[in-house]
Amino acid sequence: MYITISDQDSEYNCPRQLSERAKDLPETRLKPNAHLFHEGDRVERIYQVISGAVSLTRLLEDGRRQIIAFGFPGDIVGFPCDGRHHTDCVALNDVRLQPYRLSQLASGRVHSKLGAGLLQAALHEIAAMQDHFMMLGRKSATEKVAAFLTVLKRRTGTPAGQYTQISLPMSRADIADFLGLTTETVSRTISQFRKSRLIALDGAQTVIILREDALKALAEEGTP
Amino acid sequence: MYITISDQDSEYNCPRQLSERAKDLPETRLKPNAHLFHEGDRVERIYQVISGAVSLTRLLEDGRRQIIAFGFPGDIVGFPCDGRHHTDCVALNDVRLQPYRLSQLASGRVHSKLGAGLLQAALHEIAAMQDHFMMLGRKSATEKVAAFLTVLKRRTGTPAGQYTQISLPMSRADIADFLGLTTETVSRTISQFRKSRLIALDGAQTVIILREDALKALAEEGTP
DNA sequence: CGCGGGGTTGAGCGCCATCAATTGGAGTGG
DNA sequence: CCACTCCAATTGATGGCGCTCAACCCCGCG
Repeated sequence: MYITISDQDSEYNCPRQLSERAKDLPETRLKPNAHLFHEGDRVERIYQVISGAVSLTRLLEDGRRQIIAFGFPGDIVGFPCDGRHHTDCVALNDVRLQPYRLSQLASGRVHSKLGAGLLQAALHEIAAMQDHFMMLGRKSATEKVAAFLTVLKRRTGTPAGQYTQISLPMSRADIADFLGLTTETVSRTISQFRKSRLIALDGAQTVIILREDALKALAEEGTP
Repeated sequence: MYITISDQDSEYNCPRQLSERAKDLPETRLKPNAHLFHEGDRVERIYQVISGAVSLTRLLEDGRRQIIAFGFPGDIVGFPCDGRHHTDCVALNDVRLQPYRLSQLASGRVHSKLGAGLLQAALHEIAAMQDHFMMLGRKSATEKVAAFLTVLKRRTGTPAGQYTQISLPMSRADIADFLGLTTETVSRTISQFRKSRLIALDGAQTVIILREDALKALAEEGTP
C-alpha cells in the first residue's frame, strides 16, 4: 500500500488474484513479527496478501529505516529483481498469503497467464509508487498523516455506527518510517487531529474517522 | 534514473534494447522543453532513451512539483497504468528515443518477447524506485546531493584529464524537485562541495568530480 | 548596453527532529 | 485482583536543518 491521492473515486482495482491456474500452492500463514523473506533472499515465489498486513522495509547501516510499503489484503509483495528480494518483509499481525510460483518466469519466456498478471501488477505498483514520491518529497507532516489515514480508511475501513473505524496494525514507529517522519511527530499529529475532533481514538491502534472531508482537505492542502 | 546506493560495483545492467524484433518504429527526436507525453495521455508506446535526457514530473494543484525520475540513455520511460500515462515527460535537451509499440500488450496476452523485456524492465524500475524512497524519506540535503552527483557520474560521467566530468542538463529547480529540496538548498550544498574541493564547476551545468571517495562517503553517512 | 532569467548568497524563521520525562496499557506473577 | 514491569505512546522543551524571503550576481541575448 502506498499513499495515492488520485484514487478517491476510482476504487483501486487490484487483481483479485494473479491467476486462478497458478494457484497450486497452499496459503502461507505468518505470526506477528515473523519474516516472510529478507533482503537478498532468492525469489522463488511472490505473494498476494489475503488477510492481515505486512511491512516491506529497507535498512541503512546506521540504523535508519524506510518502510517501502505496507501490504494489505489484495496487495502483491515480493516483486523480484534479478532473482533477489530487495526488501525485508515482516508480518505485522496474523497474516495469510497466497503464494505463486515464479519458476515459469525464470525462463526468459513469460508463461502467458501468470506473466500477464504479474506485468499488470508491476505496472500498477510503479504508478502507485510514483504517487508516493510526491508524498515523501513534497508534503508536510500534517498532509502525510492525513493522507495516510484517508488511504487506510479506504483500504481497511469498517463501519462503526455512523462513522468508519480503522485499526492500525503497525506501530507509530512504522508509520513514521513509512512517511519519512519520527514517531514523535506522528504521535503529535494524530493527537492534533483528535483535539480538532477530526478523529477519535479507541486505544492507540484504533482510529475512528469523524470528519473524513476535513481529513481529505488536510491531506491535499496542509493548512487551509 | 533514480538514486540507488547499492550499485557501486554491479554496473546497472539496463537492457540494451527491449526487443530487437519490435524495433520497427523510427526513433523519436525532441527539442529542449518539448513534451513527449502528458499525464493522462493514452499510452500507445513506451520509449527507451538513446541520447539526451528527459524528466518525468508530477504536479500538485498548488504548484508543488515532484520529479519522479530523470530518463538518461538506456532508461525506459512511459510505463503505462490502465492504459494511461501517470506523469508528464519533458525533454531537458536534444533527445533521441526508440519507441516500442504497446499494441501487442493491449490484448490480455503478452506477446512473449516484448512482454518479457517489458516485465524485466518494470521489475528493475520497481527495485530502483524502492532505493529512491530511502533517499526521499530519510536522507539529509548533503546526502541527497552527494548521492545525486555520484549516480550521475556513474551514468553520464566523461573523462576530463585525471578527473571525471558530468554535465547537468537540468536546472537547479529540477534537481530540487527530484530530491525533495529547494533550489536554494541545492545551490548551497553544491557550493559547499566546491568550497571543500570535492568538486569543481565549469559554469553552472558542468561539474568536475575531484574526490569521488569523499562524495560517496557523504552520500552514505551525511556528516562523518 | 540594458534586460531577463537562472544561479548564488545572506538573514531570519518555522517545522520537525532531538532529547527527555511522563503516561498508559498489556502482560506477568504474586 | 492488584502490584509490578516493560515498552509503546504521548507530551514537553529546545535546537537545527532546510525553507522563505530577498538581494545580488552572472551571463546570454536582443
